[in-house]
Amino acid sequence: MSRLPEYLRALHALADAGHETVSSEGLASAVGVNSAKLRKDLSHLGSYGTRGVGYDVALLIDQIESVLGLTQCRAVALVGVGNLGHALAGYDGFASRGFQIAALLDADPSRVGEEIHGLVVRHVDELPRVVAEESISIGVIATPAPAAQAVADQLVAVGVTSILNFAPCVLSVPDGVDVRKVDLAIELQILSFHEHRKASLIALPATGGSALTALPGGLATPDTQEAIGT
Amino acid sequence: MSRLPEYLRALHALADAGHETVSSEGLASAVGVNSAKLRKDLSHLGSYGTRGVGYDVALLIDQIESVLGLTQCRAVALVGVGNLGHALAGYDGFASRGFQIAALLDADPSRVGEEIHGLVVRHVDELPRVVAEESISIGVIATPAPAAQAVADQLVAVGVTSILNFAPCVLSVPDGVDVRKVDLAIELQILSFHEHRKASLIALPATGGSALTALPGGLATPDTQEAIGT
DNA sequence: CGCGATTTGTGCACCTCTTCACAAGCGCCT
DNA sequence: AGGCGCTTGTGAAGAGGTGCACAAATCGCG
Ligand SMILES: NC(=O)c1ccc[n+]([C@@H]2O[C@H](COP(=O)([O-])OP(=O)(O)OC[C@H]3O[C@@H](n4cnc5c(N)ncnc54)[C@H](O)[C@@H]3O)[C@@H](O)[C@H]2O)c1
Ligand SMILES: NC(=O)c1ccc[n+]([C@@H]2O[C@H](COP(=O)([O-])OP(=O)(O)OC[C@H]3O[C@@H](n4cnc5c(N)ncnc54)[C@H](O)[C@@H]3O)[C@@H](O)[C@H]2O)c1
Repeated sequence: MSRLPEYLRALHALADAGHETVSSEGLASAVGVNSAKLRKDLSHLGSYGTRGVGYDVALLIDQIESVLGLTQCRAVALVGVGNLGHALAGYDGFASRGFQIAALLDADPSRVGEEIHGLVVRHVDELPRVVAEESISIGVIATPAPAAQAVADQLVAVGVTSILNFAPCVLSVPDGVDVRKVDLAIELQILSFHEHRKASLIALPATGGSALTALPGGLATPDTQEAIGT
Repeated sequence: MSRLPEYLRALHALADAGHETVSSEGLASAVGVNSAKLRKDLSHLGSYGTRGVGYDVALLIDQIESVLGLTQCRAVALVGVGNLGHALAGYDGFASRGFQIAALLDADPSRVGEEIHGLVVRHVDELPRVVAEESISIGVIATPAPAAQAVADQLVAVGVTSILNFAPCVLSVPDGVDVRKVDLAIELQILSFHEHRKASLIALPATGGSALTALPGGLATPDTQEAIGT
């Protein structure tokens, strides 16, 4: 499940706070999910809880990290060291969660050779050698959208089977390759939609607004952290 | 639906390419979804397609933008102008999709006054005035995690009801306030999970691996762009 | 040693979302 | 004008996720 990383983060926070065990209720409220859902999720990994007590925080962390394959530190290659790439290269939140940015690549010759946070930017044509040398397991694309598909093809060609894409476009990759995308404009548009809906509901409480704002069940937008009330 | 922004992006691309109409099949393949799903989504906005022909691209763009509340350009306030904040402030992909970064705010006095892409960084204490002056409708949090909750509270206090959070933590906000979060480490961990699973399946094709790697139905992780094969 | 309080693990019902399949509608060609 | 092919819109079936409610299990305490 895609919720495991969130549980993991909450568990680390609890461990730092000194807790040895957590109840499903406690962990669930920390993550913001239903406790039954959390128990069902955890039960899929095996029975690592103790009835009457709760879950051992340290043990659960180990188990989840084992499931997620975080027992080994994974090396990621970042392609496209522009505006966003610089920020990502300097982000310390990766290393602390089991990921190491092992290579920076760019196509712009004027950027190649630049040193960023201890890493030297290399040319994207060196991808085959870099992937082999650093045993890269994940590729991150932070190039402009028109270049993203070509970069993805290059990554796939050298054996990378997991890609995180920041460019606002859909990538087509062969079966067996996993792509996740992060599109900030989409996030903002979803917020805009809810904002628009809230405004309509206030403005037209009687009429109910247009067909668009009165969609069935209130238009569930998953992944949202907190649903809007009423 | 949270898919509308993706349709919108594909439609803009089609419009730029000179297409006047699209079939549900064509648009669906461009976005990477089932055509029946797309038709059902669009039918919820009303009947804007012509049988035997398809959908009018320009009309559909207008309709979706209207639903998403993008007819007006929305002003967003960015709080936390650090590593990530700088990248976001310089991102031109917001303006082109109906959003204008109208204010930059930070708590660090040494950052206040700095000019970034034509905007001057102001102190976070000026939030009430800034929100009123610029009629902010969305707040973006790019501060370290420990400060995120306080910033969220401040945003809510001055009437912001939509928040995009980049800090790796859960925010608690009152009902009626919408929070979406972007956590890159979670994205990487989900990729790591699939990577781990692929490796296990190759290494242990007979035994089927541990209970973790053999979860029912193959552990759906929604939001993924392309499922892994077999 | 037994009992009650507490918490996990799970069967079950519900509900949403997805996908198939097809009738209805539209335009084009003859 | 009529038929034919193509595409939309939608009913129905299927799948999957969610939450309730409760039995099973464990600990602490008398
Ligand atoms: N800046 C942001 O905050 C932000 C936010 C969300 C999404 N994005 C997206 O992330 C991507 C990058 O944004 P940015 O602001 O960093 O752009 P940018 O123009 O600043 O940087 C792009 C970099 O990619 C490099 N590049 C171009 N083609 C390449 C290729 N074929 N191979 C390797 N490198 C190549 C360029 O040399 C440049 O250094 C864009 O798709 C953008 O839409 C950016
Ligand atoms: N840098 C990245 O690529 C990246 C990627 C993913 C997530 N994030 C997350 O985004 C957040 C910011 O990351 P960063 O690398 O930009 O950190 P940073 O330390 O470079 O910047 C944080 C900024 O927030 C400001 N700030 C601190 N407290 C504040 C407050 N109470 N009010 C207003 N401003 C305040 C600081 O002055 C600083 O300028 C972090 O939570 C980080 O985990 C960053």
